[in-house]
Amino acid sequence: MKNKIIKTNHGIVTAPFFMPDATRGLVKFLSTEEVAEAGIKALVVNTLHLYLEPGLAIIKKAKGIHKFMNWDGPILSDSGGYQVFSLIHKNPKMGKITDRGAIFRSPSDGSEHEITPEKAIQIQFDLGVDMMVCFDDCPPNEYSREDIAKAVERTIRWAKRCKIEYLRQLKKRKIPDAKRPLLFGVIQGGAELDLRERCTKELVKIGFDGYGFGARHVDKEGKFLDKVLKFTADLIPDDKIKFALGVGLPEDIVRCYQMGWDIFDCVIPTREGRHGKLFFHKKNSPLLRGVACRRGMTGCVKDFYETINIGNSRFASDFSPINSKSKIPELRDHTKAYLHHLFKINDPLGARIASLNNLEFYSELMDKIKNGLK
RNA sequence: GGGUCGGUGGCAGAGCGGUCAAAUGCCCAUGACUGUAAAUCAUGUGCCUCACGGCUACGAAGGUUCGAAUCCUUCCCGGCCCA
Repeated sequence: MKNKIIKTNHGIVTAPFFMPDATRGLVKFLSTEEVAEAGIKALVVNTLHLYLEPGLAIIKKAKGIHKFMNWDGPILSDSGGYQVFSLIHKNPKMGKITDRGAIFRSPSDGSEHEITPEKAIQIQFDLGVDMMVCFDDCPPNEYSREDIAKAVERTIRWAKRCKIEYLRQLKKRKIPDAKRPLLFGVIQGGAELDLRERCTKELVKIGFDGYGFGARHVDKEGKFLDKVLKFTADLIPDDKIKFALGVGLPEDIVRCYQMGWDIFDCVIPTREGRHGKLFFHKKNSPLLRGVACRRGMTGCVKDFYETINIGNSRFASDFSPINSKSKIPELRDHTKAYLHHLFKINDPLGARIASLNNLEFYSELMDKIKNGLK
């Protein structure tokens, strides 16, 4: 399996790579310098969140999202499809989805907004990102087959509109081909293979730089949808970027990589870090030794990493370094007992250090699988 | 010295005759988190028992009552007010 090279307006990155979610223009609790220090190459921001706050006027004045958040590497913007729909599915009062687009209320002030496929693309151009994502209809996998099928058709229609708007914006903004941002379609279809197939084929007809796996990749019980992920990855042309949106746990990333998925984003390292869970490579990790697990990583997932909850009382007087092997001085020089203390008194420094640790773990994980699982 | 209000679980603080092992919040313990409106959320938290159930508890000691954290008496401790 060849590792793809992705050229963007803000640098070249080699897949596979992991992008932390900087949804609102930041990786929570971290500065962009710290994110880079953890080995992160690219970030994901969210169209919708940035559109609401601080709003496009500010971002335009700042001359784009890169300058605004002081991140010079590649940035991918998620379209906001997932957010609008999870908002509405959680609470139907929060909005309405029609063929035209989605009308929703801002959770922060209740104000009403509409986002259409065209508008989502316009916003992403205004943000000035390197990779953008089509606005999609993203129902939960538990919905009926009929509902999922409807969402697939709508996602396809919307993808066409996104592509048209994308081409229109390129022309209007006089962006040369070499400078154009990449555009990704999103494949829906829940756990129904034939729907995934239909969606993929239709999106490929429209033509995108990459294709994302939409909706969740695990079922209600958190069980990984192996078949669906593999099936879908195989349908996407190999010269296109395969984006596993929202993936995931370390073992899920490894599995997806083996299936052919190239790029990943997830809240896990940062959110769980904020909640006190730290990820570490295991001493005899097959990944650290550069050895691939022949049966697929699923068979030896438990062998390659471990987590701790730093809030557990057993760390109150554990004076070992947080991570003696880290490249980040703070993680080598601070003890677990100190980090435990920071969490106990709920100081943001704890969330920061834990996020840093987990991002470094994810970066190293990506390097290991890049080198070890070819 | 006189008056007055109060003393409840690790802390704060409800309860003011039975449905009270005692609200609620915090602390504490454990868990969850997968295209982030989650620095969040869930569960547990007197003791014994797998459980049914039992035991000990609302400052202390007595008392009233079928029954008291809740009423009465005395004592101890604290706040405030008056001398």
